[in-house]
Amino acid sequence: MAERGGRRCLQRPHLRPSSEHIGRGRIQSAPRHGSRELERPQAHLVASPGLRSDESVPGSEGRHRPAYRRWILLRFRRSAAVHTGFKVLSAAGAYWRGDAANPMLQRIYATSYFKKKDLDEHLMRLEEAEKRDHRKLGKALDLFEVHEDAGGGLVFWNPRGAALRNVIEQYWKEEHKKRGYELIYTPHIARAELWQTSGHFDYYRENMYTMKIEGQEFVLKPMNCPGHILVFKRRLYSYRDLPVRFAEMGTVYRRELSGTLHGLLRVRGFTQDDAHIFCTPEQIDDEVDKTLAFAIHMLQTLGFETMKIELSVRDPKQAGKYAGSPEEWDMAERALEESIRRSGREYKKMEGEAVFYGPKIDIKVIDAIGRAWQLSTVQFDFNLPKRFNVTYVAKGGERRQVFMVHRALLGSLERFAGILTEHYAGAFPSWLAPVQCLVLPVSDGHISFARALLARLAEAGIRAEMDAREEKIGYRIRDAEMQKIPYMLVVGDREADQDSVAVRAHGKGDQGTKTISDFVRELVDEIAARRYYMQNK
RNA sequence: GCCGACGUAACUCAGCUGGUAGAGUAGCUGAUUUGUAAUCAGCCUGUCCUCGGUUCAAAUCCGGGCGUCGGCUCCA
Repeated sequence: MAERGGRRCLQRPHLRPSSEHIGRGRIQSAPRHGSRELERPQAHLVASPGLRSDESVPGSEGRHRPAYRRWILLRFRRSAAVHTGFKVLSAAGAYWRGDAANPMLQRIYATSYFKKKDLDEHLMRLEEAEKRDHRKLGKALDLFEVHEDAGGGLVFWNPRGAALRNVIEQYWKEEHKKRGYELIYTPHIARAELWQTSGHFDYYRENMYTMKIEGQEFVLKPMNCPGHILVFKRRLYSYRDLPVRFAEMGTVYRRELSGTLHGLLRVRGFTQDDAHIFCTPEQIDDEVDKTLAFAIHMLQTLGFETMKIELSVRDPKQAGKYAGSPEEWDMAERALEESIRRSGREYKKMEGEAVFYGPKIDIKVIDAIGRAWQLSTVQFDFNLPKRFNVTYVAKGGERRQVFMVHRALLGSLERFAGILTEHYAGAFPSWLAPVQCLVLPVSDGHISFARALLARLAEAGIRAEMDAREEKIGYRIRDAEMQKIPYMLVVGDREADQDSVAVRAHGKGDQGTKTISDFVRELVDEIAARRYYMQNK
């Protein structure tokens, strides 16, 4: 068996919309896939005119192959003959046959449809995706950014982005405590020995930041698992104590290739909403059920209605490459599959897609414009418990190895915030919005009333601000609309007289006047219920 | 990391084939006291990413670096 060490504790979830979906300006290659959530282009064209027509394709020495370029022209002619809507989208380098060892060709991305109208629709979708780009919105709404001075892939959360993150973290912690998780913190650096034990130091080294201090080597953690294992091993647990569930918003650092960095979606430092469950074999069914239900609940609350579930299992043809015994794998795969069945949800079984240390369930959500993003992952690990000798005392008094499950629900906070921003196009539901209410005094004379209102809102736990600039109300409303603040409260003479507010909801316009106490009560309810204020937008 | 494009004011961007820079927004000042998506006027802002080369002269041309973007690869 090829020992590969703890190559990945918790795999990074998918970073971009999966290839079959239409991403931002990203049209995938040939129409290999069937129809998906979105209407598909009638044909996609990928041409790589990197070679002259009299050259043969690299790597094909000895076998005569038609010139690549000719192939393209053929394909082009065939498709252009029947398609009226045709547009070249972009050009980029691509490795021949997708292998970095091969030479790079130029690839031209284009798309075409039978009807011009369909092409226009498709282009509109691309435009819509661009408008939602979290990098643009992140800047426009002052949420987060990446500073050139600090380096690529390192995220700065500005006050408003931090407010959003805070809400998510608070909610997350609350839910975890409710479900029997214990919250822990583990350090960001640790001695290289720890990572040698876990196997990462040998097999994941090129992705780790290391440093030497007083002759000792340290590693900036690329994962949280070894830390959680140390916490578990600080004492002896009996089977009566299990399951033990440790959760941590664990910030990790990984050396990703510079060319792969992408806004918040692919970064070098990120915070996983990580947890590890240590349990007995008898408990795995229950634990998987709970974890799956937990993940689905949290994703739905955060606004993702539809999701796809994937179950990754062993490749039966390569039984030797896996850590853990066949019996353990049988038990884990069965537990995962039956748990999904019990949930009544559809799933796709991916044979051979399991990582070497254990089978897993991945959950992808579909966002507001139909793109799929992988968020949650639930993975068994048969490798680390062995390497660290993680055991508990069983009924008969003997030591037995624990079953260990890694899981992340949101993946990483950075990436999740990016996806959430795109999903809501920056118009977050009131419970998540960094600023929930903006108070707008009609003129200077109403500022003191507005201040008192602000105080009442703050007292009710509402994140509210005031815009008392000497600008016309229309100007300030426009500003607030562009900032996508859920509620704007206009206060002038009428409101001051009646202790009321004129409510305007983002994207919905004037909602009429309410007494302050009614408004506060309704908004507090809405926030507590984590309701969308814009269900169908 | 690889292929390609790009890097100009706080932001978004213009600046053709070389003659040391401009618009809108933001900011500041003044006037306006405003009732549901932009009130008016004035003012300020630059290592044109960086280092080097070509040239009488470089934001502009060439090369190295850094960064960003689109892909590839990676994440699997």
